[in-house]
Amino acid sequence: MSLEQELFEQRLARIPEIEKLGLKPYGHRFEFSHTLSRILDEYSARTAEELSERVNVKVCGRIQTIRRMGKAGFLHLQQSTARLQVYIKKDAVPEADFALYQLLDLGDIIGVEGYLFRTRTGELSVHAERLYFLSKNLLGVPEKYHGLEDVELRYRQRYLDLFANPEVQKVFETRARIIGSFRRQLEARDFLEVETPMMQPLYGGAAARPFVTHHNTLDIDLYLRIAPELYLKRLIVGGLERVYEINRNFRNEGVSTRHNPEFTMLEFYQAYTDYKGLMDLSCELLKQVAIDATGSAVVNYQGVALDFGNIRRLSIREAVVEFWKGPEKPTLEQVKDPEWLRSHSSKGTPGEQLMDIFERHGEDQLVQPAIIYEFPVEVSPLARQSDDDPSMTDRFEIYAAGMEIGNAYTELNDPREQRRRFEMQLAMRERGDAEAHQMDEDFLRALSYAMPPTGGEGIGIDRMTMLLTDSTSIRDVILFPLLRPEGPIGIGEWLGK
RNA sequence: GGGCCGGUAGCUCAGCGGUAGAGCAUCUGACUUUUAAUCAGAGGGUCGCGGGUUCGACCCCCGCCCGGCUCACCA
Repeated sequence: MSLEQELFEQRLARIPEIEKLGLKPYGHRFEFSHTLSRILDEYSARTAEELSERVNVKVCGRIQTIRRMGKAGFLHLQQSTARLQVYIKKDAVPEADFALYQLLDLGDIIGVEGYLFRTRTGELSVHAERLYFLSKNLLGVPEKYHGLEDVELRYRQRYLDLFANPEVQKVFETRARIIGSFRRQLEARDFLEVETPMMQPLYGGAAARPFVTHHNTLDIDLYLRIAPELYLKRLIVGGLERVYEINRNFRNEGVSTRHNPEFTMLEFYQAYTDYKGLMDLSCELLKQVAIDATGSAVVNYQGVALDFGNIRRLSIREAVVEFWKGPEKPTLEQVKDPEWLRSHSSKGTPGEQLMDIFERHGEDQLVQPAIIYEFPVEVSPLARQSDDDPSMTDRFEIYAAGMEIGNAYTELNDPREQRRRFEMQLAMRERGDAEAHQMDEDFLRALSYAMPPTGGEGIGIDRMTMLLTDSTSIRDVILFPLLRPEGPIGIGEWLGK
């Protein structure tokens, strides 16, 4: 028998012991008077004398540590990220409660009723007068000093990660604040939150390979969406002039520290503005999100201070010139010259060549938050062409810490040009580009009813969360990142005995 | 998918071609203000899986599984 199973059975055997004390090992309501964090907030500053006026509390949580010393002892209760010490003395609690105390295991969930005091060493604690048993832990818990460090276990058993490493909870609290901040800011600007299909008969709105699924009754294949864009623009046609959606996209592509197959995007569309208007809006949104998430517009990321209150704007071509790696720094004129582009990239068209060069020479050096604008038309099938250069579009991306975190453009609303772009994409698909855009005739029909001039933008919530929580892997900001299945676990058999 | 690194007790980690180790956790005992509690004792391992080399493999070789980093693709 493995040690783990031995431990499991030892603990299972405590259940009848607990029942002998007249207690239920699982499941009933517990009316607490304070959360642990409220006690810490309100009483951490109180001295022992100030606590001599009795403060009654009834609290609950998971047992994080136990120190037994014969006829008395201590334990730490943990609730969310807060922890509070409890002192149990044989004379101060009913006999059955002290018997219960002697049966407790690390990880059990209990309630404690008593009063606050400070121990001889000065730690704020609850002097227990009653104990309540709330739920039994049957498994060994990670070591108290190091916590759970095995990355695989942390992702597979996130529940364990969350209570063994309470700072992980903070990451997800920050993530929720980030989403809340975007919502509040957009609502304040009269944007309407909407939900559009995640299962789509045609996929579009981005360059990516999709997941395919099947509806049995209709007997049709459906795609998990790669972006909500085409549906959100249909809503603009319909007169919902400011809409946004925060939800999952699914892309059937590689997994890395920056990519999870499902990830969360904010997309918003505003009629009667353009990409320049969105640049201003983006700067306002990002600055406030940083403040709401971290308390400051200047955020520490991997030892670098990223300033979301001061976002630079430069064109792709300017970025290539500025961040050129190598001796022969090009001029702006050269970067516009097709000859020069061809001699520095093996890609097919000038636009693709420029993007290729930018990705090699600019992207990873955009550490401070920056807006990079003017993207080639070939890589922007849904964006409006620039008036002064039809090979470029009115589009920008937002970069920080070398990562793309946002993408925005003046929406293409000319249905004839949109049709031409779809044809272009189909030709690319013919040439073997599996990520090229599909033709969407219903979308063309919607545009044919006239879509107002519109600016649209997408912001990657996971990547924003990485930046604002100082996380280097997207898996650290997704509660349950995709992993291969782990195989048989075997606990069902133990529980069945 | 390629390259590099890793998988040893429940957790965190040593180890090494010659009898599998430590700390925490667990169990027994002592202890009525401890705090990485302390003290005395005990139990606990398919060394990721499968082959091979060898008198002998946790260790060397091959294949596979799982994970991390990285490159490619992408956001």
